[in-house]
Amino acid sequence: MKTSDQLTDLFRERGLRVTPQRQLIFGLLHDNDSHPTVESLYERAHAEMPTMSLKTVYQTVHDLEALGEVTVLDLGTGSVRVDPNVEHAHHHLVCSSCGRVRDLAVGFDGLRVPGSYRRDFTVDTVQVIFRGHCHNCS
Amino acid sequence: MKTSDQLTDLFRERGLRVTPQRQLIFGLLHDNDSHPTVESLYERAHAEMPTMSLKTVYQTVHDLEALGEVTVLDLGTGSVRVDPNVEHAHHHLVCSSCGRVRDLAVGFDGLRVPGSYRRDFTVDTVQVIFRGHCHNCS
DNA sequence: TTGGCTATCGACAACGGTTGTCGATAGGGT
DNA sequence: ACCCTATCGACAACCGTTGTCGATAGCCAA
Repeated sequence: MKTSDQLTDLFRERGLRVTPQRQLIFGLLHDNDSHPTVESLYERAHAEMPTMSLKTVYQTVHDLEALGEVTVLDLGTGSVRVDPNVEHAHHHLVCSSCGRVRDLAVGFDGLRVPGSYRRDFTVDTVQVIFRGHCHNCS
Repeated sequence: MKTSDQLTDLFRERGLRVTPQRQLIFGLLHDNDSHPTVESLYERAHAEMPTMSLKTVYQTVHDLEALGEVTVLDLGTGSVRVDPNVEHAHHHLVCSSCGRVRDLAVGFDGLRVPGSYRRDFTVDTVQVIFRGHCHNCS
């Protein structure tokens, strides 16, 4: 993910305003591979900046998503998770017990739909989710 | 998916009671590859049996899931979808516009996590989701 | 068949994650 | 420095799903 400064420039280029709240969130997401929920981002941000509201976190995350700087994952764990890793193609390991998500930095070959399906479906993205149990939970 | 009669026997074997409501839901799910939401199942059931409640549909779907007779999919389309196809391994095409889900009756080879990950993660299931746009929406 | 235990029923309210509303504030181009 | 308007925080609404609870009815045993 880009640095806070790079995102600041990018936001301004797009006519979006950059506020201390947003810069704080940029910093929290930089080099963060914990796939935080919006709520957990909010908690960390609120600790540093007590005026931060949950709505602001959602809004900033959605803006980042619209710019393609993060991916928002709904992995069926109850709440959505923010994935700042958009540079490198990867998949996910999801623990069915604790909900923790881990990147799988491996690409898979052969993940194409047969021609018979391609006639009436255009594929944009492929997502591979390995569900199971992490070390702590098994 | 099993027939309504087979499910009736299975439920009774497990000490679950079989009511007209449940049998109606069994029938609605048999040979149904439309991946209905619980809400849409409820609408169809309610049309035939006006006393049917949404809670009963949820409950029956969860019972079927616990018996392994259906899979409940959360594909990030806002609500959960019921997949009665548990006999044949398959994956899914999901339309990002209308949310429709289609089975992809193809298995993929090589979907294994490297040994370095397997040390602290035990894989139960692998899910491949192709997101894109169906014929109607593109 | 009958009786009785209890799983299931329907109605209703609560829950949790997310989004809409709105007046006030403050960013940043001019 | 000014003004326009994007963004802010507070609050309530939204929607899919689940909990509660008294009433009903399925199933087993007699």
